[in-house]
Amino acid sequence: MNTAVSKPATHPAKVTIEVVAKRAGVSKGLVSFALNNRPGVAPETRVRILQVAKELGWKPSLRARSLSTQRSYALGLVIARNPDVLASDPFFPSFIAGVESILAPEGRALVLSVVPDAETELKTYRSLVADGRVDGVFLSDLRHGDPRIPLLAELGLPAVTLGRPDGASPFPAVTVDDTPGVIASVAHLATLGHRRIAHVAGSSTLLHGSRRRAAFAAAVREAGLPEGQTIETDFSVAAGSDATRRLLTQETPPTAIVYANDPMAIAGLGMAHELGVRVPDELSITGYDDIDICRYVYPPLTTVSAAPMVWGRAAASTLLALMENGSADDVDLPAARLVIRGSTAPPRG
Amino acid sequence: MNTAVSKPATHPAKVTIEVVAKRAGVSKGLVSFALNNRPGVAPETRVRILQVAKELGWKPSLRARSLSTQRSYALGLVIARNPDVLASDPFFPSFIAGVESILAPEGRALVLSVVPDAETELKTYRSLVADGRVDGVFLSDLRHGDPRIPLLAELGLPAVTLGRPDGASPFPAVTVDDTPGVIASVAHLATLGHRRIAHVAGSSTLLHGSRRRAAFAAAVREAGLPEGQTIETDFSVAAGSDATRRLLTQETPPTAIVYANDPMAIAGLGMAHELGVRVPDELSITGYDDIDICRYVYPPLTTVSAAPMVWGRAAASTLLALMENGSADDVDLPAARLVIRGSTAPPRG
DNA sequence: TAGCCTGTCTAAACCGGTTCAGTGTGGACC
DNA sequence: GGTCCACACTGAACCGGTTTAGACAGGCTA
Repeated sequence: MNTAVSKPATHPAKVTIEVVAKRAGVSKGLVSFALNNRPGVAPETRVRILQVAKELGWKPSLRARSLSTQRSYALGLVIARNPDVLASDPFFPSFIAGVESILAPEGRALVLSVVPDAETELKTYRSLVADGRVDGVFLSDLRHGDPRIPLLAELGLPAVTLGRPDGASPFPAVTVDDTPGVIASVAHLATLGHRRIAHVAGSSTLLHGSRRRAAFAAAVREAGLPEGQTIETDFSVAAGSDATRRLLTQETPPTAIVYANDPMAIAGLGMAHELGVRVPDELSITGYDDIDICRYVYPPLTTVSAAPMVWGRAAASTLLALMENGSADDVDLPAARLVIRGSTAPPRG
Repeated sequence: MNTAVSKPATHPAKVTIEVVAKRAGVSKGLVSFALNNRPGVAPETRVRILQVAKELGWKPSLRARSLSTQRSYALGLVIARNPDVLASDPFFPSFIAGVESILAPEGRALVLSVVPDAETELKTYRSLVADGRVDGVFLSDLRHGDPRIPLLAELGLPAVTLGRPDGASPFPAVTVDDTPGVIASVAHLATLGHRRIAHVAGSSTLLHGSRRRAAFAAAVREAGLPEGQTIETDFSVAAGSDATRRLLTQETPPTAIVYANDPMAIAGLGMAHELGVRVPDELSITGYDDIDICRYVYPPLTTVSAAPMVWGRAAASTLLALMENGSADDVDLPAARLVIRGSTAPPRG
């Protein structure tokens, strides 16, 4: 008996490179060549193959291609943060939106990992590589002597650092210099007449945390002011609030506070209100990031505007270029700049 | 600086299933069986194979496995939002942290896409499926008659909806009911003595936007109050601020405003300050989400606490169960509950 | 006319797993 | 002692691409 098995009519038989080749009357290999714009295919044959491929609606299987090329066509981002801090930080959503705007048209995907601590973070990089999930990664939140750099170098995984690391690095850096913004904040306050300016800093294990802190100290010296009081935090709003209370309940409190990020500045604003300290009359406040909400608190926040989406785009482009060419140049984006709003004013007589 | 990636100097000969098989003196197939806990392997053989695999440090290649099993061992999340709104919304970072806490131990990855509009969103789902990037997806920000549901059903991609969709859906829903929180907000305000309560709603094209709005209307009726004024927004802080101005500059402004999310409520707080309307003395305010910063603005915000991390965990578990068993039950998480803080008080006599 | 490229194309190996038909062995049963 | 079966295991096909060695035709040179 001849068994005529009827296919389940629903699925129109998967189109593979084999099918395209047969239909175009050539071999698999040639279809592959034509698709990848490789030399050695007669022009009219190439056209015919691509025409057939189009007719059949063939898209090469990413999985099969991955296996033979040993690449995944995806990039990775690992974020090691306390979920609370992460949630109030608007940097990553914007950064990711920027990254996506570059990756999507290239047919690449972004693999995201959010991990609780630095140890898990290293493990995550290891397994991303071991599983071949990604062809390259973004390195954010650089730390002093960042262990991720040697690790990735050892693993041979292309990477781009967000900002310049403090040690040697084989990877291109895409940088938004945050120093000028902090310096401008202090200069702005000094010009207004403030002499006791304090700083609520981020974590000094993070490079940008300590860099902003150093910039603050330098700017205060530069302005010929007495050394500014600095309190280190973990970037969380809770810590920002606490630090503000400590600063304002001293005998001679500062007349201005420079915060290392906007959420802490907003929390500081709240604490000032609570303590009956009027902003900006009795206390001037500056933030960092220029998140959307800064414009709408009262008084609107003077802050430093970075451009995380642009940063994301530049980082993605650089990483793709690195993977394509084996090398890529560092990119220096326009420095973050001060945006003056209502939360800063001359100190009260 | 121009940086090139240097490959790791030592290539310790890649360990494949072939190598393990040879070393253990069995065939590839048997190694595969042993690894996947399939029956038909003698107990001591299984032990020996696993032992050898461990010695050699063999990890099966995800890529090869993907090709033969036609699965990617990754899940997808597509977020269609204006980057500004996304940045100020703390939901996703927390949600993702929750999702990751389930996926990571399972060796699954999360593929994230951030797209600008609903049209691109559908295309993105199509290409995630076409490329076989993911085995399942999370559906957030449900809309009325959401086109993603039939699309994904047609594509045969497993999915989990965050909340119950309004139409028929073949997918399990993981829900945090937001209605009780809104009702509790209104009831709380009514109990305090407010009679003119307004609502700054989110986009009514989003299911949760219109559901919160309906809950608000119902609660106002329930409390025997005159119909509350409602202004629809796009969830952005700018819109929240504008809406607040419109409400407060009327002849008889409301004495309380219920906001559909926290960022808008905080912007509303700012606007009230700007207009010289004291909170909570002259105006009570409630938010929704209980983001970290609520506690630290002044006055601290009365809001509704959802638990996005828990939600993420539940959604991830459900999606994995769905993929494993072919079906999964709906999950109803504890309803979001009202957290009373300083931004609500009896209306000024 | 032979010899040698050059350009086009094919066949087959390869990536590294999974899966399935089938082989061989030993014990239970009759 | 022969039959049957369960179990353990092998070999090869398969997933769907990429890549390489080599076949073949035609034009050019010597």
